[in-house]
Amino acid sequence: MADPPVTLKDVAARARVHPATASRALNPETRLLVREDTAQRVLEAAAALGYRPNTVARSLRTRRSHSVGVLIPDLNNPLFPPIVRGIEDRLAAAGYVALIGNTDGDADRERMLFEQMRARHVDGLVLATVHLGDPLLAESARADLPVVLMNRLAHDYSLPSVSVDNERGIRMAVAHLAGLGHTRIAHIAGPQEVSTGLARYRGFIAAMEAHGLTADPDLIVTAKSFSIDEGMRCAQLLMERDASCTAVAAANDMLAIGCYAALDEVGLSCPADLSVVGFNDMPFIDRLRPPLTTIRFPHYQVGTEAAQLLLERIAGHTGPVKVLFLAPELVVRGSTGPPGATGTPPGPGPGRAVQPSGPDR
Amino acid sequence: MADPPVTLKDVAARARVHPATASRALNPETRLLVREDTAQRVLEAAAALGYRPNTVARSLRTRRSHSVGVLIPDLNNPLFPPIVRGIEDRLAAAGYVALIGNTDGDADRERMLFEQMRARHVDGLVLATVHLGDPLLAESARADLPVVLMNRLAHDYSLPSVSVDNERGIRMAVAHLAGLGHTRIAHIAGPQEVSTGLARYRGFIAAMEAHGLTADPDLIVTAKSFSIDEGMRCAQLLMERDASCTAVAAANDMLAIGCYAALDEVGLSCPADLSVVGFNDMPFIDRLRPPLTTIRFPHYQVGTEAAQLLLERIAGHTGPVKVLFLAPELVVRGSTGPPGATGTPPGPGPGRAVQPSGPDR
DNA sequence: CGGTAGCAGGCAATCGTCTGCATTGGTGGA
DNA sequence: TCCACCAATGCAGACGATTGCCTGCTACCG
Repeated sequence: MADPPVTLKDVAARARVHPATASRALNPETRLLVREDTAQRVLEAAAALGYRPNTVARSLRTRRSHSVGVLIPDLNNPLFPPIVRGIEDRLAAAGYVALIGNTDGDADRERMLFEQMRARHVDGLVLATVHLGDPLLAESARADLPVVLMNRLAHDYSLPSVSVDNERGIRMAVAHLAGLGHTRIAHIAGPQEVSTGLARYRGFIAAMEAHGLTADPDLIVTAKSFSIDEGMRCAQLLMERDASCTAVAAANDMLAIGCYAALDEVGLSCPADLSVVGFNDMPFIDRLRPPLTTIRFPHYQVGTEAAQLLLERIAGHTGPVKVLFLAPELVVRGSTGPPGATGTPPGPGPGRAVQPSGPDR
Repeated sequence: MADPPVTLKDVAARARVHPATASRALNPETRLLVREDTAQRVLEAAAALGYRPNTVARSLRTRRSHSVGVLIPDLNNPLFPPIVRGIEDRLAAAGYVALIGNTDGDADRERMLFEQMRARHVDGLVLATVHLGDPLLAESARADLPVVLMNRLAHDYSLPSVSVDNERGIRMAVAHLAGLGHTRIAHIAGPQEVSTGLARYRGFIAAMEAHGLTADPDLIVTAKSFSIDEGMRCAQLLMERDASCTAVAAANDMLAIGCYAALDEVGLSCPADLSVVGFNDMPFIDRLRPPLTTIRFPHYQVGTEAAQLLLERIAGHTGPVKVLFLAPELVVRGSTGPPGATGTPPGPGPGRAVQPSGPDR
């Protein structure tokens, strides 16, 4: 029952031209090589027959698959869907598609997916998973495969990348807490092998110093991964060590959720007993109780920009490597308040907290 | 700098055989046509050269792209990432990849993505977006393109599908509420053009009758989409109409979140003033306050099963069409309680509520 | 009127792999 | 001894589109 697929030859026959001419007429790049009326004739024939170019054959000849690989840790992490959509939408506009690969933070899986992508002849890669000094980078370079990094920086290779200004973001978080009157501020750091974790840790130290506060080593715990479980573990560790901190700046929202869970378990409440700031402003994070104060950055745009950068490299732009930093933004919600404000649960809604100008109350 | 890609011809030359022989030796299906030692020689040559078959050329010849299209409403809806991962993982195990398309519920976008998928010669489609009587189904059938439906049923075509038993799920929700003593139970229905919305609505009516309760038309509102905004609108409508209901069974979790928002706005609390039940058990829904009581089904497995069904059709299995229903499960959390239990905020944590045997308290 | 520039379009090779058919060499049976 | 047959491999033609090169043809200039 399946209609035999209509090929370029069929179109050419109907328009009474050679397939080569039909090809040129159909391709916007080469249309001008063909007389206007001939081109029209071909276009009409194509439309009449419902011609759809065979992308596979085209790819074989042009060595362009019009597809790119996207390696992320896990699609289930709510941070990624908006980014992926950004990538897909920008790519689609250029006639490209994305092949998504989830590494689950496993280097073996990452390598396997990388091989698979290469076998499928992707025209480029967006990597959100590389750790510092990842061998994949060298391999991509050797294969002349364009690569763009997302939320990661590579120190040993100079590669295009898109990420948020992590230092600045965490500085905003610390400034917010210090402004509320907190002095004993803890940090739940992310894994230090990924640039995100490292940059936020460094930013935290710098921000504390800038505010004349001491970054007590006892108040810094490092998570093994950006997960709720790890956030909970670290928060518990903090509470066991010494209860003297009144606020926590977590390296991301997942870790912050872990804090919530740890507080719940011992019957403490946020922000009365402990203020918590996250990082990322994940979707739905504003639906928690209390809604999380966090650092927002434009997820979708990270995706579109990464795709844009990659498309430029694929198109052969050889200019200087672009390293893009997107500006973070502090979103004040209900999870932060002045220290020791027991019994003052904040109302719902994303009311913007006022920066107290002095030590009022 | 790019190494010239190694082709089958290179491998053949190194193994001193004809490319055809090399091809046969490399393909498990045809290996037995080649003498054992020759095959070994080819395999070694391939390994030594780091040969990677060109999937594009293979596809052109065999007319199999080893890729399938997946059309979903929106990757940002947290329901889908786990499902998509299920699909991807199962496909990957069979050497296939998924091309994801987000329709945003827009029929034009859906059609465009469908065309794009066809142009890329996907071997099959997983559709989570079709509405009743979607023309895409007829078109796929005409093109001999295998299709599997997800969370949807088509009444006019008999197609393989995977979905949750919606009627049974909503019945469990109603039974739970009735068991707590609720009699005035409202329903925020989903869009009736999609089978999910329709099935849950019907299930609600049937369940109410089965419990000897009246499904008051005043207590049924239909949302235009499965979104938070619509959930909020519908909940407000319910409260405006008549405050006599003590519980709401929402057609999905997004609508339930909308209820939460509506309650917040007028200062009512859940479950003291209103019990709410959702449907889907989306990721992170257990982190809300109160944690949402909802109907769970195995998202990831929906994905793997759908992929499995599709792979079977692609492989040419022509047996009877399989329609798979996965069993739902009631997850009792903090958003439901006995009617009129004002002043008894439930503690945190996913404690399993006890079914009261009689009207205690 | 001859020469040439330049446009339109045809020809054929190519991308890398698969596969139906032909060819080779060896074996067993009559 | 000859023939038929089988196993193992070579041969060559697709698959469908792109593109460098070449051929006609027209038109313009001197």
